[in-house]
Formats: sequence, C-alpha cells, structure tokens
Amino acid sequence: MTLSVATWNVNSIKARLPNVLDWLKEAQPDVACLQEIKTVDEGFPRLEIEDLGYNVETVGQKTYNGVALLSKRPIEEISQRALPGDEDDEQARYIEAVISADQGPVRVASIYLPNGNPAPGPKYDYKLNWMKRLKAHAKALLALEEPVILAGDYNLIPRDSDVHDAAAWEGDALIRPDSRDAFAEILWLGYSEAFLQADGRAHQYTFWDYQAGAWQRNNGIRIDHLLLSPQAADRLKSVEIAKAVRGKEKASDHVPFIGVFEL
DNA sequence: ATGGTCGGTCCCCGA
Repeated sequence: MTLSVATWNVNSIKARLPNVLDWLKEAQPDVACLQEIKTVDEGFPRLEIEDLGYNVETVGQKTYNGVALLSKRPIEEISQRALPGDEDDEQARYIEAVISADQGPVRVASIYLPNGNPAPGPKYDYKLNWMKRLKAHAKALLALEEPVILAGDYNLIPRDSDVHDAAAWEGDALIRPDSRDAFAEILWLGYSEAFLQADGRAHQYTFWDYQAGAWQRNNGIRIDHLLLSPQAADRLKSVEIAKAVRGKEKASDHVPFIGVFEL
C-alpha cells in the first residue's frame, strides 16, 4: 500500500473551503498538511472535512498563521502542538502527529515557517531563530530512526532555478544566503528534499503571487517542501505539484505538493 | 520602470 502526504498553504480555510473540499475529493491524499488556516480551532470547518473521511487536528490562532493536519489513517498521537525551543513563541506554526501506516508509525509535521520580510529586521531575526529551533528539533527526530515527513510552507527558495528570475528576488528573506544556509543545515543533518530526490527539474513552482499577473506569466517560486528522514526517503516513490489548482476560481496563491510513499 | 491582489479585520497589516 502507498501513503500519500500533501502540503498546501490554503491562505484562509474559510475563504478556501470549496476549493479544499474539491481537491480532497479529487486527489484523495492520505494525509494533508495545511498552513495559513487563519482561524482559531473553533472556526475550522471540521465537520465538512471529517465527512470526507479525515481525522482532523488543528493549531489555530486569530487572523494569522494556523496549521492543520488531516489524516485518513488513525492518528496515534499529537506529538507536538508547537515547535520546541521557545515557550514565549505564540505564533501557530507547527503541529506534529504520529500516524498509523501499514508498515508502522509515520511521523508527519505541518509547518508554516515564518516569511521573514522585511529583511533585515526583527521579522527576519525571528525567521532565522525559528529555523535554528527547527534544526534542533529535526535532529532530535532523526534519533528515533522512524519515517519522518516534515511538510510545509518553508518560505524558502532552495536554488536559483526554483524561481523565474532569481535576480528580482535578491535581498528577499525567501532567498537570502542566511535563510538558505539555515535550510541547508537541516538537510545536512540527514534529511532529503523530496522534490529534488524524485523530480529535480528546474522552474517548477508551488506559489504564484496574486499581483502583477504572476500566474499568467508563470512568475512562480518553489517554497513548499517535504523534508524526509532516511527511513522516509528510502520509501519515496514519486512527487507531484498540483499546478492546475492555481487556475481555479478563488484559488490560493499556493498549490498542493504531494509525495507518494511505499509506507 | 512601475504597479499590481488577496484575506482578515477594522480604517491597515501580512503576504
């Protein structure tokens, strides 16, 4: 059996509910990690999504951020409701679950990594510090020697070929050398980027801005990623960017990115 | 070269 795991920044679950329900029905991912739900837990349209056969867990907040984890397989445990390392961090950006798959437990996180603009500045400092905390936690997870899938909007462009025009993004928090170094440090721990492993093509995007006709001109960036522990990477069969989702009515500015695993 | 769009909340912020 296969396990498909998707990540999708929906940019408000309330504004996006018809699109989200349509896509879940059509793509039938086993696990879907959502970001920017932009609601408190009580405002999440839980029943509509449960009706499609999903277990639903959320870490919401008012107006901004908020993450959710949907799973057709049983959720054994919510192992984290926040990224460890800063008790005072009140932003809802991390949820992690242990999910029952056919060949044993799989740990999946839904991550909304801070944007970090404008850079430099306090928001950029927060981003880099958050990435440092993510690295420390990712390292601890590796010691479990389990399949771990860190799925989310990383607000990070890994290579110059992951953007239509890298020069136009120079200085932006999504592409700055310090951001890229922090991302690379997580990979150097022993994580694999699913897209690079299973596809790797240049100029494949997961986000197109609402402004300036970015979608019509294919001015996109690839910032939604799955990071895999060795036990997950060994089982990765394929990846897919659900690009057609961006062309729908009332689309999010991000599209789903899916990994299919033999797990 | 510039201006352009969403969503949530409330008269502007974040992306």
